[in-house]
Amino acid sequence: MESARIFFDPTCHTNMLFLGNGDPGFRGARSVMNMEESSKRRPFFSTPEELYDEEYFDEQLPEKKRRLTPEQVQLLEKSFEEENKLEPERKSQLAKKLGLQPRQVAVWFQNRRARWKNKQLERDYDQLKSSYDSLLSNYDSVLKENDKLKAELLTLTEKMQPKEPSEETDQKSEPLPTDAPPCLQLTVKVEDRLSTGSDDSVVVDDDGRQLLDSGDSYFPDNEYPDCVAAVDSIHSEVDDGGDGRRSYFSDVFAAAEQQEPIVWCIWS
DNA sequence: TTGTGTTTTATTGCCTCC
DNA sequence: GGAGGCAATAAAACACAA
Repeated sequence: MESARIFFDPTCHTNMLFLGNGDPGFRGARSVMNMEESSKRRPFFSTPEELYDEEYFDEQLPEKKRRLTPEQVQLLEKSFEEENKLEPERKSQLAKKLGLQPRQVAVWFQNRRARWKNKQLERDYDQLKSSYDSLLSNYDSVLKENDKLKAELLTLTEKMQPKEPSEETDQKSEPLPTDAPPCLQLTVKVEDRLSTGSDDSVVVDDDGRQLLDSGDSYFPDNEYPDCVAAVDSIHSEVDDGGDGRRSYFSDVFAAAEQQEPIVWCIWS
């Protein structure tokens, strides 16, 4: 058997009707009715019996919603800022203070949490999009730098070719001597590597460090287990902090020029 | 004034926890 | 099993352009 109760909302100066188990704040309350208009025309009901005796009970349907006053919202917002979850004691205190039903306070917090979550999702999306745009821009720079280096290497290689035509053919067919200068070996290696394959993708891991190839290393370590080198020295133009035109391979070239020991890998 | 989109209040159903 | 949380949704209230 369902019961009904009417209570006075002092903040809205309206009478509210709850149909339910007797507690307007209970979970199963099925309807809330604003009786502002009707209360002007008839006396205030205080008991379910009086209510059900009214022959015009049905006339006040459909029920209306009443918005909270700015003062109520302000206090609720302040409370939400302190703690977005509502323990029963605080709920009762707030309800009493605001002249609302505890259920209304609970509903307000629930809806407020949902709104906060949506905003948070929007913020997260904006942040991710910003990161993505930044990475994309960086990636484009890498591609341009790559093309530039390729052209540069090609020019340098051509300049290093012997001038006699007979020797030129010999150079093409024979591999470089093992005691060739490191800078020459490096030129060949880097050029070959730069021109292999069509996927110029740059992979970046969680830490923002650029990973080469699909794994953590650019080098095909299963084929050349002894030739795997860390690639931490590769920089992006963004985090470089330098002049912004630093080559990604500048560390390697510098090492070669200084005759520092480096790992040599020859691609076939 | 009216149509339409947005915000707010409230309900319902499902899930988890104690 | 009851209490409380959340997602989805309804519907009233509100804002605003045409």
